[in-house]
Amino acid sequence: MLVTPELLSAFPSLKPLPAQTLSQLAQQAAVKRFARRGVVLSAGEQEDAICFLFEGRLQGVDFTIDGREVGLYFVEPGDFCGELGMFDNGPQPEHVIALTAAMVVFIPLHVLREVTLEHPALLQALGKRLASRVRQMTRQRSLLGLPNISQRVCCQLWFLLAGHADPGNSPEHKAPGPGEVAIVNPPTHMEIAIMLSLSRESVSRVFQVLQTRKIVKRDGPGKLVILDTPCLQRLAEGKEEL
Amino acid sequence: MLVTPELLSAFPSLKPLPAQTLSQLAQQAAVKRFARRGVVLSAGEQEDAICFLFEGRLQGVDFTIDGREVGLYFVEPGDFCGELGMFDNGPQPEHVIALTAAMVVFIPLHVLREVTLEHPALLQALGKRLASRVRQMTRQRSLLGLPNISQRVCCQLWFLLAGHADPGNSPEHKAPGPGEVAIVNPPTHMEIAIMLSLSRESVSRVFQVLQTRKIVKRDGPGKLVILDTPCLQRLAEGKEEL
DNA sequence: AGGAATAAGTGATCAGGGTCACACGTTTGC
DNA sequence: GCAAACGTGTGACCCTGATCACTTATTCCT
Repeated sequence: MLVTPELLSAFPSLKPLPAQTLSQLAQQAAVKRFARRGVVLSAGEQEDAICFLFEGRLQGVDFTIDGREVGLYFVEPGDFCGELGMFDNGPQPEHVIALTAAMVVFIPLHVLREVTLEHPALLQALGKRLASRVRQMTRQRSLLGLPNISQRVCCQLWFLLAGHADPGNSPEHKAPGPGEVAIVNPPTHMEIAIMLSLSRESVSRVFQVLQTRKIVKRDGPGKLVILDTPCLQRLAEGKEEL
Repeated sequence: MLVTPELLSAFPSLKPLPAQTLSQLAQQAAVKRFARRGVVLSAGEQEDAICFLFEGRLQGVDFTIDGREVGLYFVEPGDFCGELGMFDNGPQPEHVIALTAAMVVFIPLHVLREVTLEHPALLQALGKRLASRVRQMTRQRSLLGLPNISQRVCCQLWFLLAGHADPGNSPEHKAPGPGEVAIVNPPTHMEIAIMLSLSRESVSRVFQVLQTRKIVKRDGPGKLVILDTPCLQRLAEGKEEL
């Protein structure tokens, strides 16, 4: 499928580039569609392109040496992944898989490198993304240190809610209705368990308590309503036991 | 204390810069000494400088919401920290403290920004550092997913040994004698425990087994000799139970 | 529409590892 | 030089959360 400059300008990090540069990029870019669970990037591979996500939802995952899956981060439309190679030519550290059917634009690294020579702003944008990755990983890391399971889960919910998960990203996560807030497309219990190194059952049980205590509520699939935000915060901060 | 261009050229990432630029940087740089346990950078602060470590050893640490310490990474002489602000002007995500008495050169962000305009290579170097941070954090993250404690510890030792901990950094960690390898200045049991979200006692017990099984050996303080590297690797990869 | 995969809820069991309580040697700092 | 702080070694206890084994919605195919 053909990539148009207009398509590329849908991406915030590319939008500032002049039209001419965009069409240059477009010529060398390729669109690829992935089914749910499709592998967009493989860990260990010397990837030669950055992936810009047009639609769908991706997740960076890793596997521990013993084969367990570990969720790392999400990629939402308009965002990109696989940018590490731009800086050190190293291999992709983690897998990126499609959580839903997805449409991804691949732009080869060498083309982008050329562009950064004339437009350092692009390099700056990539760096900014990296910085936000580091921030997010630091936060996520500190979550894993929490000794208390329910606190871990509540903290994770809190991050998802506050959009803490990736600043400047996923504004769709915030859907502040009149007084109440919601997480759209919340991760499944399994996905949360994986992110927090817990068992699916444990997450399920925590959610059970949260629901009976009217702190959160499911609103159909794809929407989790937070009824008592302050309480969730207190739980996340360990000021209150579940 | 005065900073000389010669001092700055001791840092690999600054060395490529022309002498004139270095003296410009030197004029605006400041040297600061820290005692053991001194706080070099504070989390949450809007730091306005990058810290280049001249001598000593630093560690990035975080604290979980409930106040437990979490070890993140080490900074060895010649390396730097606090580079996140260069990209997004955000606050420092984690504390950096001195593990030993240390001497640190502070170069203000705005000065470095000026320099990057003329020397994008510096930006590239900073980006490379960030990329390596992301890689290291990814690896460390995957460690935390390991359900087995001894495997976690062995994996961590393996990382420390292989210099995996930070590519291009800490060459001092590798001291490949004839046939046997050693980790110099190994983290204390407590520090390892903190890095792996374990209790100090558990780490101690794993080490006990490793020592009685002649896989590692202490050689005075500040040196841990790995006697059976292949075995350690097998343990780290879960191919063998402890 | 109907069967298959996927997600979620729940109880029983049990072992791994955290916590507490010490002892002991070695640095460090005054 | 001595006390305090630190790093380490070990046992006993017990609690939390993983695991297993199901059942019960949902959602997805075709």
